[in-house]
Amino acid sequence: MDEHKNKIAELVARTLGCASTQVLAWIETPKDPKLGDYALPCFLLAKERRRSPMAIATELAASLAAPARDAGVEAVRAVGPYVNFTLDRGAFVGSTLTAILGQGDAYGSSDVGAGKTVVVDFSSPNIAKPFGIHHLRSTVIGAAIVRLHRRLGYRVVGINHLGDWGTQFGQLITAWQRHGDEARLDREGIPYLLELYVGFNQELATNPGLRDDARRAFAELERGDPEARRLWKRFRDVSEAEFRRIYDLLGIQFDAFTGESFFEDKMAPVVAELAAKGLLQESRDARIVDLTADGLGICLIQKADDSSLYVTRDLAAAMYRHATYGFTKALYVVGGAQSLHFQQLVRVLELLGRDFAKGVVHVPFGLMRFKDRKMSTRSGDILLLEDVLNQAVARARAIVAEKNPTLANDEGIAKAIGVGAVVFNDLKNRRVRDVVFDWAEVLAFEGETGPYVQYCHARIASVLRKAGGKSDADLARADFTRLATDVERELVRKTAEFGAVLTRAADACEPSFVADYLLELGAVLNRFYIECRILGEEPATSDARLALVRAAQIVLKNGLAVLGLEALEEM
RNA sequence: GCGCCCGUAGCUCAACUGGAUAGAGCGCCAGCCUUCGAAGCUGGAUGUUGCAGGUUCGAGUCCUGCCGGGCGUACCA
Repeated sequence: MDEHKNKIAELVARTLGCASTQVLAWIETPKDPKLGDYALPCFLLAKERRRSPMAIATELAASLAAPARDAGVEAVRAVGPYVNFTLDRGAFVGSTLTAILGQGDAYGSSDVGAGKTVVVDFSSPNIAKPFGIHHLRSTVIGAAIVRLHRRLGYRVVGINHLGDWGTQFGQLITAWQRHGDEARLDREGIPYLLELYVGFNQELATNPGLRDDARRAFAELERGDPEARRLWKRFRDVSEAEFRRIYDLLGIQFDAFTGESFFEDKMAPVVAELAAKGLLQESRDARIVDLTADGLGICLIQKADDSSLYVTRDLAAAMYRHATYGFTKALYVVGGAQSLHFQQLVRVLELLGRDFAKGVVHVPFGLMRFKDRKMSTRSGDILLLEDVLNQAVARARAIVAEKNPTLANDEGIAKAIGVGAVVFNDLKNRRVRDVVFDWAEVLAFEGETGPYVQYCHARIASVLRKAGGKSDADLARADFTRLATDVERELVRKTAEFGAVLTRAADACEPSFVADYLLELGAVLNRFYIECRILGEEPATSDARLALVRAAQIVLKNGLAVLGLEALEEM
């Protein structure tokens, strides 16, 4: 696809006498596929040459006609102020489909990121708190961003920056010292920890002094008090077991599980450096960096009791990661509510003279809430991700049993569908949008959903099975001139866009571009079935169409893989 | 108060760096399974793109102001 675009840009540049890179930037895809495969709007040229864009388009089309034909362009037409290019059917269809069939799982990959390292900080749930549905966002968006960059050749380090340090542990330890029950912790795990945490916050209303107790407890923990450490370790172990279970269900791995506590002994040098460089100020008994001149307020580095804060740990973490991985980009997939924090983080790194600061990027996303209220761990008003996933799987199980009762491995399939529905639903909208949790939406398997895309894939698998297992190499030899209808052409064009979609999605850290694309591909595919029959046609036509749907299937599978959904053979 | 994000069909959302007639899904109505999977498809209705200015050949997209919602604004993360 891109090679065709390049070729056209060169052609136009030559007749125009300007740089082809500039022309390349002008070229776009017409809204209506009937208009052509590429379009060159002539408005900018019109301005430059002080002539009407229509006249320029007409003239350009005329002078391009002959050279274009030699370059595999079937038609060059001026339509109003646009010059539209229609690629030679055989050449375009052939090169696209053979590329897909030849590359298979690798189709859509590239090496633009070769030699560059990206670290992605994502998921990062808080220890001792349950994995709520609102954690889904960072987890699945981050995982998709990781896969996206890997496909583009970047070396990627996915990091789970577990929230295993901080004042909340002081609160938990305080609550434990008052009401702790060893046996219940063994038996119940995180829900019991949550109960303690919620209970603590309730008690706070009538006993405000507890807040200081909690701060003291955290300060003790940070000083290495053995009993505090032992409890902390206990809570962490209990939590991690549960998190692993959920990550397994989602099929997500991390390259590093270094939580905040990992940086416990790496913060002192940071504070020392801040002081040495004269950035640290004493204010209200605490240590701060004053960023008011930058419009970023006060950045609190150390509390009055000397204990650390979020930003202190993130400073140490950023430095450690740069030293360890030498990243070109460090992405933080964290809710938009923390954007001031990351602005402060970057600014302080700059003030410390770290030139990698410009590669530190916050990838924010909107928060998830209930229709009428916020989700709040503190009050216990949350939905467990595991419960939501289980509900979705249960529903998938029921539907599979109803629609396809003879299916083998129905449990594995139900899991893939249920989890896929939940994940896709979170990824299909642009990150920044707030999400109102809605059961009906999460449990939907029709329309713009994960199962819809999985269905498209399974349906192709079914056709291919009936065709009797032709290899991709066989299919690649089909006579592609048989693909003559508009839908077939549109389908080819759609599959050819995949690589560009991945690049755009990675650049913008926007997995929704991929989800959106898969839905569009599915829509074209379903229209194709209505208009074209695959099996039982003339053998040459049949083979060409098999090659086409097989190519579409490869793209669907690769796209689903980026999003973390399983491509199913049957469902 | 100040800062950031969002505002598009009844609902949930698209619209690539400003470009051709603002598109999908859900829901509603009417159709399509004796031919490759109906988790599907076809047709129908719904828009002052929050409001008002501005820039431009051209604005949902950029700028200014206002309105509405969300979030943040030093000892939480």
